[in-house]
Amino acid sequence: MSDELVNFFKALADSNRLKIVGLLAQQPYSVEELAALLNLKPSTVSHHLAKLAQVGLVSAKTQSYYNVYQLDEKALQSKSQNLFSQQNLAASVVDVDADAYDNKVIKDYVRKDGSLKTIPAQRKKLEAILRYVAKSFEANKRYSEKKVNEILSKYHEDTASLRRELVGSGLMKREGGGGEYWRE
Amino acid sequence: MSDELVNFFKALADSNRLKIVGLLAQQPYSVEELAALLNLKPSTVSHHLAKLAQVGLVSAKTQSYYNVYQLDEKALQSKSQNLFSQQNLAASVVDVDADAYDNKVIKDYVRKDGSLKTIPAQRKKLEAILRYVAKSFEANKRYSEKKVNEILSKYHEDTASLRRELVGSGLMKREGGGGEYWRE
DNA sequence: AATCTAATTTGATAATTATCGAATTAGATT
DNA sequence: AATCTAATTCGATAATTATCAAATTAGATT
Repeated sequence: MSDELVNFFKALADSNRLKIVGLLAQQPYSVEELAALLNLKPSTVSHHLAKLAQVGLVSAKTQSYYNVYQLDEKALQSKSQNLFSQQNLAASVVDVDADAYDNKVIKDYVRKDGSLKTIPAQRKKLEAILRYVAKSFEANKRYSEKKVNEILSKYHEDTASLRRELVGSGLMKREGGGGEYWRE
Repeated sequence: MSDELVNFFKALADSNRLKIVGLLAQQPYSVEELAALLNLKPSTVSHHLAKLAQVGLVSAKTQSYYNVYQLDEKALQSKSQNLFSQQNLAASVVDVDADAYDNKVIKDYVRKDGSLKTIPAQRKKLEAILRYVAKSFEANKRYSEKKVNEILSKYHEDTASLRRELVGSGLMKREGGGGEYWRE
């Protein structure tokens, strides 16, 4: 999971820190100067600068008494270029459970014995249930309509609806005239 | 002042909202689905989506029961392009008081009668004080060294140091051999 | 070496905000 | 028309974080 991206946005999600970036884009400043310009205490500015430094946007050089901070314009440009690249978008999603929605629907509609309380009326939920039901059919194996109904009857008495929706949703195929069904 | 930029960053400065953006980059989702995928309550997701919508990153279409949200990829790209443009950087700084630092230094070093407590040892503060002192000289008018000392004596007894620093910092000029000074 | 000075760190407080549950709303289905 | 359903809004709470004051640190000047 990419904390890096969130931290980058968090670093800039503060009005005073944005002002600091704007000021440092003009010229380097010491902590004390920034504090005076922003009407903040040096300790507060130090805290803000630490957050900006943490994501590599600014860095400090000591000059005599002062700690002079400067903007790393290269980092700023390069980071801003691919903020929303495929990589970053994909990375933000990497730890979400893709099956969470189906599992929730299954949990809501399936009894402990595996049968369905009802057949969902809502499209999205029906599809989740169909994906669940379809797992009872071995991939690429041919089933007679009678056998299909037998299997579906474990889930719900309205086997005709289930069968029709399975085919309609594309989860199962039916041979044109004959009564053969299969899952690909 | 540009709240817009801060709000944009704030909208993305949250791990769950970044995940929402990542998910919507793949396909549109309803609030309910997002809630299940992120393991959050619908009301929380609704709140997040409102923030994203506020900055124009997502929008909703109602489909039957559902409110299906989609990512506005155009807005995403266009906004991310000039996040750190000159305009935005300048805008973030527009309401900072450019004289605040000098004013603070002056407040620290100048007595109510206008005289200096001391001449600052620190470079940056000395320069602020010199800018303050230099205002006592009319621009482009010529002053004899004696007159310069007389004016500077209102600030500090060490008129020689003040005079030397004023010239050294470039705030005042001196004619080569003669004793004439002026401010440009 | 002794003294200054700016910066940082630490601890406390106030403000912001993410999250949830309950109540309400808007729309679709029956 | 009556009933469902998902979404939103509202109110409350917990978690985060911006800010400051005080104490400490690191470095430079004398």
